[in-house]
Amino acid sequence: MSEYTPLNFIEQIIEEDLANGLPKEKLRFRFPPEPNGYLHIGHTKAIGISFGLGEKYNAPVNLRFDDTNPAKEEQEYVDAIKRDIAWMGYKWANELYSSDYFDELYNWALQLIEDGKAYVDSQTSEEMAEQKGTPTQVGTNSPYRDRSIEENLDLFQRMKAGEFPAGTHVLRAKIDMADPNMLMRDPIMYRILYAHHFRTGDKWCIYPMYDWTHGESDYIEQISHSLCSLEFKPHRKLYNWFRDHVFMYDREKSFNALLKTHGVGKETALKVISHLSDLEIINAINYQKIKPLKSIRGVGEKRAKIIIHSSDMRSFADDVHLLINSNYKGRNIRPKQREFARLNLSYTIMSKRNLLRLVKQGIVFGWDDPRMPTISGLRRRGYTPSSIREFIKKVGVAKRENVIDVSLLEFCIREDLNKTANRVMAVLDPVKVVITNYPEDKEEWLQAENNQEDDSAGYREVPFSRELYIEKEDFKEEAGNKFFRLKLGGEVRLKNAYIIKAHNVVKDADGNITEIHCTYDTDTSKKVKGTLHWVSIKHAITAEIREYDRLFMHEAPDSDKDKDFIEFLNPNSLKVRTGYLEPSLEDAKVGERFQFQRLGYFVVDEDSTSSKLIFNKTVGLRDNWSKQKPKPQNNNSQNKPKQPQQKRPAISVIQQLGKKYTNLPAEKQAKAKAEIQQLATEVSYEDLEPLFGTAVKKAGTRIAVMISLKELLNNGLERNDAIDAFISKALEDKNELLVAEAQSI
RNA sequence: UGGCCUAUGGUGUAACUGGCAACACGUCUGGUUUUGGUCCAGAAGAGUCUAGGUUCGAGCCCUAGUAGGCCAACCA
Repeated sequence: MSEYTPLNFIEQIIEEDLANGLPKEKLRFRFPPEPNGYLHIGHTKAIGISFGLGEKYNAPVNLRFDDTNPAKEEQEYVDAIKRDIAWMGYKWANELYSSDYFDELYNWALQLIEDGKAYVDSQTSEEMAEQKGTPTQVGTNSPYRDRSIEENLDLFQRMKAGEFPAGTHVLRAKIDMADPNMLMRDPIMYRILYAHHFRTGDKWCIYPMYDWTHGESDYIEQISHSLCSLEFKPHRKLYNWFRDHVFMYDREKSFNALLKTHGVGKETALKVISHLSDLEIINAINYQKIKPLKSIRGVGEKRAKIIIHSSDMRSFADDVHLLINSNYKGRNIRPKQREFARLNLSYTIMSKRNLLRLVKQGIVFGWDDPRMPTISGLRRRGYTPSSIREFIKKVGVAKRENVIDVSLLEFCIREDLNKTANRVMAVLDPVKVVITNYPEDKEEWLQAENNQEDDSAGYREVPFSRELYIEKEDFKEEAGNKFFRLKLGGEVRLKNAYIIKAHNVVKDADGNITEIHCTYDTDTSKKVKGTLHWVSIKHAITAEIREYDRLFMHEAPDSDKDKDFIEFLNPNSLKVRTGYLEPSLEDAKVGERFQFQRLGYFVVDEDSTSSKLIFNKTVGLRDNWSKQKPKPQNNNSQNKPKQPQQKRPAISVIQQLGKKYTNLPAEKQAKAKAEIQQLATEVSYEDLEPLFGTAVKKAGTRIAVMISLKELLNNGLERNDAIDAFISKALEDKNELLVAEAQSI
């Protein structure tokens, strides 16, 4: 027995389908972005699910651009999306575009019209909206709903030919204006749009809508499982409606041939074409192979034989054989749409529209601004692909709305970088230290370990001299002994160097410390509590350091309907300063990541030039020290306004406690009992009496009631018949705890 | 005057399909440490939204509630 690993609900569905006869080779997935913006952290979940499934089952994953709205889509976005997915380390099987299917879609639309399942409507969008009804109110039929097939065909062809101005006609599916699902109320399939499409140019002036395009693209590509986010759940009904019609048009030849075969009913025929492509059916006929047909559940050996020897199937096979090499498709996969909850990250926005606003209004410097939740932003911020993939893995897949705390993302990047980033020393907020007993012209190059987590990382040398910088924060003239850093009269270790002791300070006219005078000791074996990072002033190089804080100060910036998310912007989301770095950083390359010791992880930004280094702070180190300090309200997730939890009535809490009472270990039972006694003081007899009738088997609840009753009696409640009956009944109970409580009254 | 989806520690997911509620993040102790990092050891924290029911046994099944989300673009 192999060890059981829990599957998420999508994997469970796939395993089930596999168990029910779906061949593993037919598994196929897709990621379908609309090229109207950049990918963000929310998309990484969708990417991770579909591409992850592809990796898990060794199945192809198509990258399909859903480009049916020429007004919003651009090549730039296509390029960015490809770049980001590739950077994440995923490989798509095919790069595809919905627009490649416009012809096939158009032909199916014609078939739908001929079938009486679609019609041209010629009303304004307002009129149609009105007829559509509301979620609680059924719609009414369009006056154009019963146009003749000929008229519909004519109109639709002329729509395509560009004979009508935009907005004058649409093609609608004829379904049901009274369906409780609004999407089924004669949804629009095509609209007229005279816009230049970035791929098809001006070839088309009618464009298919999402619902009509997406599922059919899945079908064309033979996607077995089409995974999307929860808000598409209501679309599933329509998705299936379109899909099943198209499927029948596509397969009517084989379906009809099967139907003609004596002894094969509609149900069996459907089963056969759903399991086997036409090519597979033809092969079974031609080579008299019974197995593929027999293995279909519900077909059986007898029917399989009948089918194989059917003359109608024979002629179907002959008939279609000639077409196989042209464009005749024998698709048998009817894609399945399944929905999962999208990813939400606290303190960030995820809507492409709003992200676009940040870019357009110049609030950030671009889609790849390191404060942006875009993949390109995270990349520039210094996040690694593996950290993001790990994050997605930890987040899981389910169907309930969720908000992931940013701290999880931060954990993932720290975990990754801790193992891989070389350590260096950089001082970002300097104060000067003078080692008074160190010769003025002396300098030493001391050995420093690059990464204690990685033995292969090796060593480098850092220069030491009489004048150094340390962080201002690392010195206090006076401090308690919980302060491990440098203070007057105190000793501290300089990382990779000596132990120093502070003696006195020099201050400017305003009382600011300008120099700390220390002496050093070459005995480094001593035990001292603190270790500081430092740089030699003489040798230090400077760099621009860009430190980022969250972009928004609100936990869910775009959730407030009355306030614009822009109002919640954090004015201090970017802080730029000059840092003093050890000289080994001189030739750091763009994209190289380091740990500035005791500070955090930093990456060389692409704005760097040969004369100017620029670092982005990816994330700080975990910091237990700052927790000690009474932090000045640092918009911490801790101080989020707790929901004003409405207080539950005491009696209902007692019931809840009682429900589990008998299962609790003795210690917790005592605790629960005390709690019940406490709560009983808030309970009136009127609350309690109805519970006397609690089912005999609910011993726990009755015990809780008994405990409460005792409290009430102790507080002066008069005994009555109902109480006596309840107690005497309890005395005869099987449950000893209940009997004991009853006896104690 | 509707339809669909969801409900498990602070957060996110599990619980192998009915068998003592587990894992990760976060929080708190303690230890190691030339990073108040890492690492190691440990702790607290939910009895599974409520009420009924089925069952020897329910987080899981049934019924009724409650709460939250989604659905009325010629967007995707």
